[in-house]
Amino acid sequence: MTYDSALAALSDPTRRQVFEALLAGPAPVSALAGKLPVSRPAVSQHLKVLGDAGLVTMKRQGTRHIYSVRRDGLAELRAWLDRMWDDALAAFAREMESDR
Amino acid sequence: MTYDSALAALSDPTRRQVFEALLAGPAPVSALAGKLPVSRPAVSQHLKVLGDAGLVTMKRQGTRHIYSVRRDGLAELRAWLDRMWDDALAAFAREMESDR
DNA sequence: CCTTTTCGTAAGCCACGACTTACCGTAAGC
DNA sequence: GCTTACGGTAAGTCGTGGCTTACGAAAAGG
Repeated sequence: MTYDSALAALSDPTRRQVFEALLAGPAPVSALAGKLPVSRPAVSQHLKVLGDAGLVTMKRQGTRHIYSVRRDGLAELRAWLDRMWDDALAAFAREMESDR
Repeated sequence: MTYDSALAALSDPTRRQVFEALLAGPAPVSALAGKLPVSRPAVSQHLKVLGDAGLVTMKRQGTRHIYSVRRDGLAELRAWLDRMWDDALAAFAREMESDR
C-alpha cells in the first residue's frame, strides 16, 4: 500500500522534475534548486515528500545532504502498473469471449 | 506529453477506484457510482478527467453511457515508467564505475 | 569562538480540485 | 406527448497542497 504515495508524489510536475534530476545522479539540495524555477525550501519540501514515498534516500556528507533515487520505490510502481496492465488485458479477453 | 495527465488522473484515490472498477469490464455511470462512496455527478466528473487523460473511452447505448478502459493510455504510462527505470539503472551503473 | 555554508521547519498565502445539490438535456416506454 | 431513467453541467463550499519569506540548527574553517 505504498505505490499510492509514490503515485501522488510523482503527480506534481515540479516534484517530478526534482526526481528526474536525481536520475542523472545523486545531488545536494542546492544543486537541485539551481536547476529548478522554485526556491530551495520548496525543493526541500519536495524531497521530503519523495522520501516519505520511498522514492529517494538521503545521506549526510558534512553539512551537505546528498539525495539519490531509491530503485525499490520505482520497482513498486512498476509492479502496480503491471498488475493494472494484466487486469486490462484479462478484461479485454473476457470482452472478446462474451462477444460471441 | 500525455503521460503526465494520466499520472495526475490516477493520483486521486477515488478516481483510481473508478478506473480500477472499469478493469472488471465496461460499465455505465450509475453502476460505478453504486460501488463508490461518492455521488453520481462526482463519478461523472472523474470519468471526464480520465477521458481527457486518454485512460477511458465512452460509447452511448440508448441513454446509457458505457465506459471502458483504453489500453493505449496505460501503455503510455508504462513506457514512461520504463524510461525512468532504465535511467535509474544507468545512473546506478555510473555510480559503481566512479566508485573506483 | 565566530562566521559561513548548507539545509530543514514554521507561518502564512493563494490557487486548485474534489465533492455536493440543483438543474437541464435526451432517449425510451406506456 | 408525458413521464421516467440516465447523465452531463453549473454553482458554490471546503479542504489540501505548493510556494515564498523568515528563522533556527548543525557542521566546517579560519
